[in-house]
Amino acid sequence: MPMGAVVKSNANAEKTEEDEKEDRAAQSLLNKLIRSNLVDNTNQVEVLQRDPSSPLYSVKSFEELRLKPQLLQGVYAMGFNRPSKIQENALPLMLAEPISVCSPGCPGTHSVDYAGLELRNLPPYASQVLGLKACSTTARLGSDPQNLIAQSQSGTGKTAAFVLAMLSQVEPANNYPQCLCLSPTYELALQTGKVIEQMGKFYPELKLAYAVRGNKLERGQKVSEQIVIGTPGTVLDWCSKLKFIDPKKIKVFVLDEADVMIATQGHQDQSIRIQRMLPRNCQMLLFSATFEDSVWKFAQKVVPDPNIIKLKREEETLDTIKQYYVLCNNREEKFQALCNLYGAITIAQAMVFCHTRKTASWLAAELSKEGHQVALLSGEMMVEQRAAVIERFREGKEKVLVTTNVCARGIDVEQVSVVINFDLPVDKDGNPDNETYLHRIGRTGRFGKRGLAVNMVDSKHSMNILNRIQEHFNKKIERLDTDDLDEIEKIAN
DNA sequence: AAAAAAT
Repeated sequence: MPMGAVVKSNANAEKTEEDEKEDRAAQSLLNKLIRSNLVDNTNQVEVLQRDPSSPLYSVKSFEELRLKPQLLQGVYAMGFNRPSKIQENALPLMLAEPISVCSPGCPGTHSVDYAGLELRNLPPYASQVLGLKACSTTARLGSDPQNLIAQSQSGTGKTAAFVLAMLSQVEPANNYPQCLCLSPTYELALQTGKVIEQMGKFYPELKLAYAVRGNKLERGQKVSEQIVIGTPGTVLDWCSKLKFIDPKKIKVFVLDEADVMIATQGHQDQSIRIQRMLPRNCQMLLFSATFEDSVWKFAQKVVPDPNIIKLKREEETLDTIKQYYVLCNNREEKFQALCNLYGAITIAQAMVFCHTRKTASWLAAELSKEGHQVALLSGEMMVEQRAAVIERFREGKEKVLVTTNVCARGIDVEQVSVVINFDLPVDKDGNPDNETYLHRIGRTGRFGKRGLAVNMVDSKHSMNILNRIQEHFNKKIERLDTDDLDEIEKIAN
């Protein structure tokens, strides 16, 4: 009998003409369905598959993913109605169920009843596309989970995408960590943790552990929570010398803001050491808004056989953010300009970025002296204090947050409509840091809302840096005169 | 330079 031949109720029957006709009908219906679901590549999404021969498809609804009911309930509870652009493409590639359908040579019966028509000899993905249960007797198509490297702008639903992937694989009945997510900062770990908790709240037994600084466990204790979110240092300790987590039991590993996590200057050592402890068949998911070329190459080296999804350039983000610069001669003038802007920016909420912790704390103190209420957040503060500050900012009790690059990435506060670069972002060599610039101003204009970015320039050198940033994004940054009240009126409107 | 850290 040829491979993938039709097997009806009597397994050894010859293939009749009628059977073949039915096969063709099934195949053509299926092709139609697959085509209608194909990714629109003319749009801004670029998908590179691990297995280019398998059909590429996207989902237009969460229902098509055949999530567990508790999980779908969580998705709805969060107010998500339909997948975002990145989710349309990423979810089918990541989720456990949709890819485990019959393989072509599978000896089982690949027939399903669909709209009164018995479809047989179905190719892989068939049951996913048709929204039906996979044949119970089928072999699985490839036993390893699909790895993914995904790049898309901030505010496009990356977090929800990987949270869904983790929750769809977790087995709440097993009381040990199965999913591990790394974040670059304490604040982001807390924020992402909240999403996990909300989306997973309909799994009664599901628990989440925070592997972050200050979270201490008894010696010899084991983490019983099924999902762990944390920062690299603590997670590494928990996995290695403290042995709170058995890394060999991790099924899904997520690197959020993956470009910083694997960049040489970033948390590379720790992230890679953790990754090496994971089992070979662990699913690896890398998410970030930006991937600089060298980082991108490195990512593809670390992740075996990845699917790759890229959302086209960042223009879209920058379109909704109006960018200005203010010309000053020194730090004091920048401070004055910021004071002039204070009234306008506090209509909603604002984030003010400084290059160092020292400048940040100086600036916060000076603003307070002037009678302007501001909050300060930087890495030198105690974690408890940091948690309290970000909470107050989230609740809107603080209108202005003076901070460092600790908040440059991922922090999502909806009311933030202004980002001020008190110091322009530069790397350790003093060159413009375009990635960080994009991430910083990406704190505003989230989910299609409009935003405003104001850059403070205080020297020829910083003007030069700003010009290079402007060139890089090929987007005009206009001059703003903060002594001119009409001008300020204009931006505040 | 910032962040991560039971160093």
